[in-house]
Amino acid sequence: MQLTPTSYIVLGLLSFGGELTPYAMKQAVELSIGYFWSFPHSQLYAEPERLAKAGYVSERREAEGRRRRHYRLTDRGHEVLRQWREEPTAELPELRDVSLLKMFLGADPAILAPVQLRAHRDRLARYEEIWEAGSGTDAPEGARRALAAGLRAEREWIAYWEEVLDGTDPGG
Amino acid sequence: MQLTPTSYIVLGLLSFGGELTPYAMKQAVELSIGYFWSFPHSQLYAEPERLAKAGYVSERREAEGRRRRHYRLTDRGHEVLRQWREEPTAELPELRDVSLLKMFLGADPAILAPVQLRAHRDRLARYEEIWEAGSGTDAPEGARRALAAGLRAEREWIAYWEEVLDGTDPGG
DNA sequence: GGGTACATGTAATCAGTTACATGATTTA
DNA sequence: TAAATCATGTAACTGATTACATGTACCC
Repeated sequence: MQLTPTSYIVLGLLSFGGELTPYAMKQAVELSIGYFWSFPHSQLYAEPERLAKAGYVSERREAEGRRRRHYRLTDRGHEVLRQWREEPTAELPELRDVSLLKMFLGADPAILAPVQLRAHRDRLARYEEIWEAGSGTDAPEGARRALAAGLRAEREWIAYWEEVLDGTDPGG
Repeated sequence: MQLTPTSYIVLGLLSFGGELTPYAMKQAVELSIGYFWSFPHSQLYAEPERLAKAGYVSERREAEGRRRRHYRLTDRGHEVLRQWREEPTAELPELRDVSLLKMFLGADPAILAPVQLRAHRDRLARYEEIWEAGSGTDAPEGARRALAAGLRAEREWIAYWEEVLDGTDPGG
């Protein structure tokens, strides 16, 4: 079995949470990872099952009522997670921006920019709220640093689309 | 049939190129779109086939030798491409950065940052070369603007990882 | 004339997405 | 108590990735 980023997200959440149901993972993702790496919640039902089959997590199913499944890291699971975390990667992210794609393929930037500006400004505002709310608390370092990257990225996109809009050469 | 970004990439390339083989598309992607939106070349064989079935492109196959397939936009193809290009989107890109994910899930930033810095600096250098090479030429506006976004993003990532590395609070 | 890189494609698999579905809880 | 929303999941599909495969041209 090939472990994907989704796999490590599940393993990582379990390393924090002890024992989690898919629904609990879904909530955790929505509040954090989902901002920079999203996927449908159905993955959080399928992926732990695969991981269980491969021995990286164990499953406990409620005998009554909802019969929810609870997952927990096995030793092997801890081990692969640790290894993955310790290994740096030279892999670079891609922009994968639909508006950029449209522009590349000939769309009029003056039509794209205002809509993108609006959306990026909204998201920036949300990130700033979260940042404020997390200040002074004991939120995990990693989460805070990831949010910082999000803040930077949003500010940068706003500056970019502003320049595209008013015709300044956005490169150089 | 649902048209995906990959579909529009094919349609868009054909709108520039007139008539193209999958291999020609592959080369075009590698030199441009691939920098910010990549996918395996096998898609460039599968996708035009789907588009042909749906009537957005026409196929002409060589009778002899390599029997290559050549694709060309139909009127319907032109039409959907035009509509997609004219419609702005509020959809926002995600960072989807593996290193960020590792950091979020507990990795040591001091281990991640140097490797990422190296990779981002290399890529920035390449983008700067391309930017220079394209200066003063009649390269399409859209491509140039997309490259500008790439330059900005690389510079931003470099600043980010530098700050993560020397312990400056990277947000705020 | 043997290797190596480019050119060109196909097949199989699977992760990820979309769509659907139902029970429980809150709210108006 | 009706309606909405949250909680919790399953099933089917398919786009995307991985792996494989062969032909052609160039170069040492």
